[in-house]
Amino acid sequence: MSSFQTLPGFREFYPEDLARRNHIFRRWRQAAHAFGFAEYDAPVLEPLDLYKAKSGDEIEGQLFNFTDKGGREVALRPEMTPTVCRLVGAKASALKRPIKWFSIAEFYRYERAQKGRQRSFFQLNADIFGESGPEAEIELIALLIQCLAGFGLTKDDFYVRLSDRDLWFFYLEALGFGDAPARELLGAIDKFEKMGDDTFKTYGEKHGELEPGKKAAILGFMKIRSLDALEREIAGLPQEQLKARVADWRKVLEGVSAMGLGEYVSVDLSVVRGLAYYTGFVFEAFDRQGDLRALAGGGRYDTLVEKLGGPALPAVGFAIGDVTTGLLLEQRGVMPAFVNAPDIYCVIGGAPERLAAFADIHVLRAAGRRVEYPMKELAFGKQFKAAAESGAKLALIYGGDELAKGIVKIRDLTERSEREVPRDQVVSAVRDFFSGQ
RNA sequence: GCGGUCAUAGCUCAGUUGGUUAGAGCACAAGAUUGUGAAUCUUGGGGUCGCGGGUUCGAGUCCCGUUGGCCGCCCCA
Repeated sequence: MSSFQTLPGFREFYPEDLARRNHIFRRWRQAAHAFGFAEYDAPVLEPLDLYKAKSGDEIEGQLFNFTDKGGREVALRPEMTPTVCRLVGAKASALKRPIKWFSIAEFYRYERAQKGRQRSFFQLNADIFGESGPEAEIELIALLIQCLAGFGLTKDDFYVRLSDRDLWFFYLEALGFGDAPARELLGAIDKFEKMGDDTFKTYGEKHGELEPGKKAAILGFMKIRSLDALEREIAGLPQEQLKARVADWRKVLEGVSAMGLGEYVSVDLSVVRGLAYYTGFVFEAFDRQGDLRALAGGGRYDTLVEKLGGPALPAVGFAIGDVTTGLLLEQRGVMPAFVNAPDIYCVIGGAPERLAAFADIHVLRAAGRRVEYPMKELAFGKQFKAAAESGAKLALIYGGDELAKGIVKIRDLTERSEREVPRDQVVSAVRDFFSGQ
């Protein structure tokens, strides 16, 4: 056992693990491409201030940060959003709208690892810039669903909870709350699912006890699970803004329903999402059984590009992580078994036969066939066993008898049948075999 | 940062009130087997019992510490 251990929360990817990871990335990338998103990448190491500007000084405790040899305060990226805001902000005037971008990248957070959470993890980030209407939300929610449905998961496996910070602010305003108490309440609402009634304690200490009538109204608003119920709830309220928001809600829900995804999305105003830079719709994906952490999360952040030094540019985005997604795929049995099988295994007699085989092996490999052969001289019996175990479809047999006759035996390892072909026709015979598959 | 729990071969685990040189299955490798398939048999490599200290004539086993894994709390962009 090595005395050098991996750092806590970091994973090593042996071939089998990497095959699983690549499978996840491949499906994500397929989905993003199908939706017309362009892929980008950016530095892993960023100035520390980039994250402080977005999230405040207290973020430093959760970062892998240090001073580099040039005296710069730097951090391994904990998320993509500030970076992509900078990229887009710098070239905003030259980019065709809407800007639809995605990336698959590794992130680092200095937190205690637990189920579904590591210190290093991968995320797909997808964002739309330059579109202020709910059409962007429709596109991203549909993409998020496809990023999970692409594995064969269905509406019985996961769902997306949709909420709206603007709607909450307008509603709380209608109940008579000012801006600061409203923000405090959103924090409390976010934690209600976990903490229950205690979550309003801090609010009570800061802004005075919550009136029972208002509290009941807030709890009732959180329990709304349909657009109809939402419309009934706000019908008597005077705020025009509320009605405009509900019109946007109708657009989003009609849009995803028209795509056939209605059953994946549920109205759920108990979702608020932690940090305060979200400005409108927010959404999170969860497994239906509810025993995993969130699969994905996102929302609208219309002020962030400008806050980070760019032009005013509306934006919506989400991120989906590899750790929880992988757990869900394993749990539902939709993670394929990855067999690392060659197309062809060569059975080779001795030294002269090996050189003859090499000629064909390289031609086949150059044509893209995956070909393997034993590195050392092995008894024929062993070689046939190895050929069968390798998972190859074909075996090419280069024995002394065959070469003396100017032929090579091609064995179909599935059918267990053999035929002889002249040596100069091996490559075309192999091509014919695989084109017929 | 806090709490619970665990740590013996690559993997899954056994290991008696503390007692000889720490075991099994699987996996890996070699042979039986120099011309045809996942079998069988034989053999082999592989361990600082996570690490450090203590108690003891003697510690994988008991005690303390520490590191790491898992689970949870805080946090979750």
